[in-house]
Amino acid sequence: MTDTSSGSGTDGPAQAPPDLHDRLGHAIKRAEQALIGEKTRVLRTVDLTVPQYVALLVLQQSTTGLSGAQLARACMVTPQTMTTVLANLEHKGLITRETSSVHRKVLVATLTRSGRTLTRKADTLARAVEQRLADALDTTEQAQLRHLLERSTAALRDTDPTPARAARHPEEPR
Amino acid sequence: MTDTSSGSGTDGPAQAPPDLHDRLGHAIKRAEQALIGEKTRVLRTVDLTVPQYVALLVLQQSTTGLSGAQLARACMVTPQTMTTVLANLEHKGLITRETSSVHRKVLVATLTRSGRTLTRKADTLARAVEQRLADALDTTEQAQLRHLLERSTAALRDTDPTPARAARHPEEPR
DNA sequence: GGCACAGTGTCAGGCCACTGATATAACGTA
DNA sequence: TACGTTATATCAGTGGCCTGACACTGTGCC
Repeated sequence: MTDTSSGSGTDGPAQAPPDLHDRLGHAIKRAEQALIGEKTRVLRTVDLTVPQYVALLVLQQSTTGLSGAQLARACMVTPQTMTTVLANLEHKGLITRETSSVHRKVLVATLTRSGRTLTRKADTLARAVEQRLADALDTTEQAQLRHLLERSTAALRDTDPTPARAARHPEEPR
Repeated sequence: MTDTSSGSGTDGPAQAPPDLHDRLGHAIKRAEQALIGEKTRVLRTVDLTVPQYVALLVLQQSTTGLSGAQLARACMVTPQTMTTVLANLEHKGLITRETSSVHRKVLVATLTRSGRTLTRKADTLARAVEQRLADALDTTEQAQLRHLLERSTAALRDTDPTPARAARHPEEPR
């Protein structure tokens, strides 16, 4: 598979994979896919999906508990998506949700005892994957990669013709 | 709330939780998310999803048409996923599927006339997004980024304890 | 008081992606 | 011929993610 050494020696865009493998975005996609694939694989041993793990991790780093909307912003997904993730976590007994004392509409999620334990175990597994990535590059290269990725992200976001992005990620109520 | 009062003088985004934004994998994830988000946005103007566009693009680059399994491998998804994508494309009249002359079980997908037209239009839009990414980096940086990403991808894949990956992506029959 | 507005939570519908299981077609070999 | 293997296609189920729509709470403004 991936017959990258397609015939002619010129490194230019020959014609075998004319347009797909030479696009920079494709390299990003493959790296992300490899990363999420590995995390999915190791997290399956503790019966967690990646989004579930991320939500638990954010919750663990909060002392007071978080609302669904706050979690959605932290995990960079829509509130509707977070609703389903939280429903699955609650069904497993890893979190509880109680109405806020200041906001009768708001449901504050907090980790249960077993949720806290499982989160620590899952984080160990996920960190190991992240470590494999870090081990492949020295510190200079890591900084370089991070810098290039951040500039790429900014380039894709900044040419935003519609200022509607604020609506999708409203700021904290404060 | 986000005021973690992290008084440390680091100029980084102070509101970041201690363990999430400093992971290298998170930078990859955000770049991929920005990329796919932009592509999704521009492709919506031609009523296509990103996976649909990718399948069409691969099909366009093939002269003879491709089977569902071949498309699945090229797009790096499972055959089951490709089945649903192809069903949606066929329903829109962008492709046709006919039983292969050499393999009565195989359904060969080919672009229709309108499918070919729409693919060209969609590719123009998608290329523009990719171009914004390329414009943000000079050629040296592009090569650097690609190289670092490829090494990252390899690092995540190579420590594969089970040689079962071959089963998920069997080689071409040829 | 009445009313718009922002923030929150949820349902409905649709697409994508995976695992697991089933059915069929062609090819190999005994 | 019978059998197993390989490759294919598809169904069923789960989960995540999105858009669109709706309902409710709280605040501020008139």
